[in-house]
Amino acid sequence: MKNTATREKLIETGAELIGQHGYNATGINTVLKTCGVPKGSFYHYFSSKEEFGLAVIEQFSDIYDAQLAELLEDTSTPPLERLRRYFAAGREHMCNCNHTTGCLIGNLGQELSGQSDTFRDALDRVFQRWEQYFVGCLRSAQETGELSAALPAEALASFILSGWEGAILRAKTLKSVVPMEQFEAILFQQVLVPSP
Amino acid sequence: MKNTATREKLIETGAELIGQHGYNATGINTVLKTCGVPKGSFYHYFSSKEEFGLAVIEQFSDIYDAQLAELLEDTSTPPLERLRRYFAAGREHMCNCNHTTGCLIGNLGQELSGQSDTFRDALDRVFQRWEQYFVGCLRSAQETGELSAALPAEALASFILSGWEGAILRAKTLKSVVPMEQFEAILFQQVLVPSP
DNA sequence: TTAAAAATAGACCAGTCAGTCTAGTATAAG
DNA sequence: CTTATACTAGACTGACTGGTCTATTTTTAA
Repeated sequence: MKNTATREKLIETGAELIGQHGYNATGINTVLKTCGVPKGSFYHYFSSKEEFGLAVIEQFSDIYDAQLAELLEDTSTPPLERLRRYFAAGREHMCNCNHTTGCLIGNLGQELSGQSDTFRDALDRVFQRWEQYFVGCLRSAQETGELSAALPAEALASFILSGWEGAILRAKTLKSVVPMEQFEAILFQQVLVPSP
Repeated sequence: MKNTATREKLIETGAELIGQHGYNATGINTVLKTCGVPKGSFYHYFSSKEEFGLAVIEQFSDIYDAQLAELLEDTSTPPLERLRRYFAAGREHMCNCNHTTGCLIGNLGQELSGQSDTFRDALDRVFQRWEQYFVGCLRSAQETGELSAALPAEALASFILSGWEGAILRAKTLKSVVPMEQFEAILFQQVLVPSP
């Protein structure tokens, strides 16, 4: 029998604490105390803290991918409007966490990509998958004519992901979603525009 | 007499190690061993690791401000060309550090702004000063007519800083400056344009 | 020359870290 | 019922953490 409930509880608690305090600042003992799981169970499911961290990333990314698919592939909504909703959801999340957590993948990317190639690879794969969702949505926008086809969708997707992650960082240090709003405003006014 | 040489050596070594591995992952003992300073000296100059971290931020920001002033207020160069040079310098730095360090302030912003309000304030002040350099440069560009006056310079500066910091993050996880190049390309093609 | 202040030196401390180890319990298959 | 496996339980370990403490050396000022 596989009791995945305990494993999932560990990952869920880990995601929350790592999201709030980062990977290095989150001790295994803190995770265990928070969710009331003994250490023996932890090392039964994970061979090391690194493997645990990778599992947290993987689970987070799975959930997030599903949300991205639901928002950005919703064919009942015009493509650029889907993007607007994605940004709105991000701002809402930022407010809900009191501007502290931001984006787990972005946080870990900053903290760990210089520390461990294993983490860097895992995080980069997540980013690249996100970019593909943007690419799909932008291509749709180009097909409907909402968006000029002059700019390659891949380059735009990279631009949007970079800008959005940076805006989240600024929102964290400023404790305000204004940078996220400003990014969105200029993006839609100057970049995501139809052919002239 | 104030022997600032030892203090500066500590800060310099600290900036390097914290830039590479982050604040929490950099131990005081490692800093001391790296630059050959005994612990007694460290706590003679700094009352805690946090005060040390703040000193590292302050010194880094002073140096960086001087570089920004030199690049972005160089009146012998057209304003938008100054920005181009700033981006080029950033890319060069990113290559020199093998895509590991990136931006110290951005790194610490992600890692510490949820952990300590003191750090968050200090880092936010640095970011806001950087934005002011952009504002000045963009205003000059609007005066020369290189840049449309339709968009407020403050909003553009926030947009640029967010986007650039995000591009640095992506460059770190991707181990490539391509995201930085793509950000710059689209920025100059779509956003930093003259009046139509 | 001397006394105070600045700085160096590193042994040491309590607490925490990731990880190990042994023991016990629950569950399933034979 | 028996036995192997999955899982729980937490005491324990050695390394390392930020920080303290006392002693000594160097520098400055009187």
